[in-house]
Amino acid sequence: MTISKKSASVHQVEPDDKEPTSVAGLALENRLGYALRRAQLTVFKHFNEAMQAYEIRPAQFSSLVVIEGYPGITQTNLAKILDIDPPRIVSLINHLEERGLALRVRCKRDKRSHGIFLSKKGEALTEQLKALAEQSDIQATQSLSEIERRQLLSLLVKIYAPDTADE
Amino acid sequence: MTISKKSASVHQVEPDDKEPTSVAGLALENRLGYALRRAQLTVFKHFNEAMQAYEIRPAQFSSLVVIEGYPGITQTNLAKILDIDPPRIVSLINHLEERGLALRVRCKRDKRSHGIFLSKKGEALTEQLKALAEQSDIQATQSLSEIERRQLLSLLVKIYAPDTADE
DNA sequence: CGCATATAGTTATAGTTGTTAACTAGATAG
DNA sequence: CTATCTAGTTAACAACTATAACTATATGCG
Repeated sequence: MTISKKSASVHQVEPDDKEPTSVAGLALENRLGYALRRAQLTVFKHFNEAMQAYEIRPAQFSSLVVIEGYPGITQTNLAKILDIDPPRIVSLINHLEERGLALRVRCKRDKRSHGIFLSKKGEALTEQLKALAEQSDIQATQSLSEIERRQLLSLLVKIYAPDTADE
Repeated sequence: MTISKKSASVHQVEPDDKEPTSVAGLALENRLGYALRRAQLTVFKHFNEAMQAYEIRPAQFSSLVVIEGYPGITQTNLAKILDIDPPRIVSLINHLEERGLALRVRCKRDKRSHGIFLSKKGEALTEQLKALAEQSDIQATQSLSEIERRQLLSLLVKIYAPDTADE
């Protein structure tokens, strides 16, 4: 294997002279996937700190909000909406049920499926968490104006759900 | 545990009547963290498909690009730039080294550290992959105009690297 | 009816990733 | 020369992802 002299001359020849600390100037800076991942990690870090006291993880929060909006939703539909695999839903709902936040109700018409509902406790918590999550979003994006934040949101929706993005 | 009648009346009382398929209208639709994650998954899916033939994962691609830009960079600095933990870097570089794409060179001044360089083969591949990644970005964001794509990128950089975002 | 097929939920399993602690070799400060 | 620090590594473990297979129920059709 031969070391490339060409690339070696781009910035430095001896190892570790410049102590680079960012991807500024690299091709990576223009990659959407990279930027999305880094931004997501940043926002999630804030979110997790905010939710730490409640021991709620991102997927659990999403589930609570969807169940709140569609009480009685089946696990299959919840999986479809959140785009996660059915097996993940099982342990997710188990956990919420163990904590007394949600419960399964066997559906009379189709005894294979369960409707999922929030308990009073789950509903109260969800209300609290939604407010917390909004604050967390704002804290994580201090460098953005409210307008930019809305712009960003609308661009992201266009990517992951181009059909439902408002036209 | 009591089922909340209030939330149960928001959309439906019986399980699974409406077969909801999106988060439209829910609080989730306005959560940046959720939107970022979903958008990231969408873009990564395209990326992984594009890279499948080369068996390159996102973190490997990022590493290749950074090493190309900073030949001789130490593993510690690579870890800092990409914000991943040092132990992850080890297996990452091991893999690149096994495939003959990169190599460690023991630094003479500090024999603890290694400078990492691309091989000719690694450099050639990186050039190819950068072009592929750009195409993949565009494919994954068909619903965005070129201007929107640039807007998005700039907003994301402001979030994960507010210091380096152009002022 | 009775058979074949499909679906909801679950369980088990394995591969991947992320995190932490601890170890080794070499560097550095007093 | 000793104590402390740092780069890299290894190992252990939790978390997440993806897949396959199983159970119970439902549905379509001859």
